[in-house]
Amino acid sequence: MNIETSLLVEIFRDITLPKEACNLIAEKFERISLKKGDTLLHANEIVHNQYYVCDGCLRTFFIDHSGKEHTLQFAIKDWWISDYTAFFTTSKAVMTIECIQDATVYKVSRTSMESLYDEIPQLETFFRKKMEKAFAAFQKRILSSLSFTARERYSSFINTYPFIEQSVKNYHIASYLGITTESLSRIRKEISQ
Amino acid sequence: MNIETSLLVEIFRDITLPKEACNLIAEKFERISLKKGDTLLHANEIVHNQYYVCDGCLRTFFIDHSGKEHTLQFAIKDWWISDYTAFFTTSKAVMTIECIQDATVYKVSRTSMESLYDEIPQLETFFRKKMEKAFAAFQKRILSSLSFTARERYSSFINTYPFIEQSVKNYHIASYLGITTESLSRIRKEISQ
DNA sequence: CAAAAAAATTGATGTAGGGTAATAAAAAAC
DNA sequence: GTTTTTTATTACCCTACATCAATTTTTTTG
Repeated sequence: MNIETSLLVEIFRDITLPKEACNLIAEKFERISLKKGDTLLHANEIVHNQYYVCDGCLRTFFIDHSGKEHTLQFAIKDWWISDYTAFFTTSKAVMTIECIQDATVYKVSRTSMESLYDEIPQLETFFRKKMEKAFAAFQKRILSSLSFTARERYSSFINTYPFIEQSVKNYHIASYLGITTESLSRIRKEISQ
Repeated sequence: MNIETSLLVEIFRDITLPKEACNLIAEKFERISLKKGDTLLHANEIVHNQYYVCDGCLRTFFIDHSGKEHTLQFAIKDWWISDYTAFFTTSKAVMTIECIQDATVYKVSRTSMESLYDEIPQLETFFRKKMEKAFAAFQKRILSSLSFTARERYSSFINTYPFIEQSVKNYHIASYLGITTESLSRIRKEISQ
């Protein structure tokens, strides 16, 4: 068994899994330990897996044609992370997943997911609901990039994700907000006064 | 029956539905005809429904504190539209859905969806996959807003959605790209030269 | 705890795109 | 088909944020 039942119960606490379901799931998960700075997924690799974050902090980022990094998302305890666009179609990653605080994650492949969906319909519902929340968060982010100033986006970020703010560098936050680290610094100064 | 089987077959052409499933679905759908300018959903209303666009063109937009409109998405033939963030939790819309070209849509409620998911598991898979695509599109849009200039976003938009470009006004496109109609005009001039 | 490296701040200046207003072109209404 | 309304363009000036270049602060390493 690759993951303890107690952890599975925690991951899927929104649904009640029969014991056999737990066993089915357990054998599909694999534990990975990561050090700060490790790369869990490189851009251009085929994406076979998604990861459940047990502890630590990771981020997915995109490197544009000029070499600049843009953070799409952070993930801390109890979040799932992958390059989902590529994961859903088992195609090449456009993003990189980097560990920014020593982390423990559990890996599960798309193939495993599909077979688990077949065998445990509750699981498909579980992930559909996760998906709905992630979709809503992305919608909110798009609207916020359309209608908020950099300062408003920063305030909204630290209010929405106070725990993430503590785990990441300012330049990570800047690259998430779509501004430079210098601009973020000026915004922080303004707010503190 | 509120929707013809032939149309259902078209909507769900990715999956093969048994006849009884078709009947179950058919009775949950309701046809709505819309004129240009009609509002299908007002901000602040509880969102009970999503809509399948049969023909015509609609958009969802958000009005910010200064009264400016920001287009989240357009929908043409064979797209689904709603304020999904609110739809998923049956809560209040933050956005408005407006018809921008005379349209025919089919309405289906969240409650109907949930009961259909129970009765027709293929349907949950169908919508999960739709969801995955929509999620990927949103991800692409966020990365594009982080890393592209207004001009690049415009080029990318007209390449990705040539059919939408034909159905909407330039100021709709501007509000989707996050720029003013004046800036879009300048960009168009630049490109045409 | 001293030295080196990484991260954050500050200042000076540049620029993409915004705001306002006037005009032109296209579409709708009569 | 002429008038009215809506949409798009252009010109001028402005602002939020970027870029570049030091400098300071914080963190890491030996």
